[in-house]
Amino acid sequence: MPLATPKLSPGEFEILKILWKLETATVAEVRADYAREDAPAYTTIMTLLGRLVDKSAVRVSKEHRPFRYRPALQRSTMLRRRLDEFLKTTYDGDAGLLLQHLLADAHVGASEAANALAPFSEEL
Amino acid sequence: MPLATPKLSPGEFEILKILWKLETATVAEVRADYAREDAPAYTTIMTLLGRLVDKSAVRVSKEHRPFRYRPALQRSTMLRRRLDEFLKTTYDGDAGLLLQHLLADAHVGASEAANALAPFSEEL
DNA sequence: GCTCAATTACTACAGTTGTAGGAGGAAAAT
DNA sequence: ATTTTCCTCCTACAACTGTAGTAATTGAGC
Repeated sequence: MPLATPKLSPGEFEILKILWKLETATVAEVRADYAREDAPAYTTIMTLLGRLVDKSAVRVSKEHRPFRYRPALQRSTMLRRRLDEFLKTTYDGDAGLLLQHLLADAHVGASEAANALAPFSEEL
Repeated sequence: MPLATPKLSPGEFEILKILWKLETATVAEVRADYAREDAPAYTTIMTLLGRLVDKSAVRVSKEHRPFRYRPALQRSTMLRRRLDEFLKTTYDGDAGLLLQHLLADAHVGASEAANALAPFSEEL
């Protein structure tokens, strides 16, 4: 297989989220995006970025000096894969139950639900 | 706070799933529930069970000799908490997007969706 | 060219996780 | 009672994670 979903640690994923937001960034830029308080050390970010590159989740351009990092996958793609994984592992594939919980626990409001369901209206 | 959601590793969660299924079980029984092939060593299961107990996710009764283990939380409770966590970390709380992906990727069929949505029919 | 500040590379280290072996105690069979 | 077997306890260890320090390098300004 090409490259399944690189399995990322929470810390790595956090960095990737910032990269999606900034589209492309240097270590310093990633760091600056942390909520002022809890920003990890510069080198810590470097370490994580390095690991992300190793896992092919991020690509780096070394042409200019402060290297620039960018995500290797679209956010949507990654989210879907993670959802897939989550559904399989935690819910044993029972999407219906997940849906129930999602709606029942008011994570999603009625209007949001209706909106998301719109494309399916004919089927229902 | 009392005890948030004990953060479980994948391996630990796997064991817990078996316990929910069997309701209560000994190490040997847990082990027997694995698909014949990939059952971990007896002591490996013990280790995981021990860690689950440490994390208060499982309770053990040492009254009779082969100790009996049982989940400390209901499956539903745990699933909801994990969903919550997943939603927050991976989807940044955007339940609408999660819902979209769930429906769009055909994880849920139209009928299942309708079923889950039934309780909300008046709101929609 | 030399020096300094920014940036990167390498190293470290403790905690968690997956995996399991070996020692020792208890219960069952003889 | 003694042996055998089951079960539990303790220990181990490599890989992965979070976190970051130190060393080396490089581009910029003097």
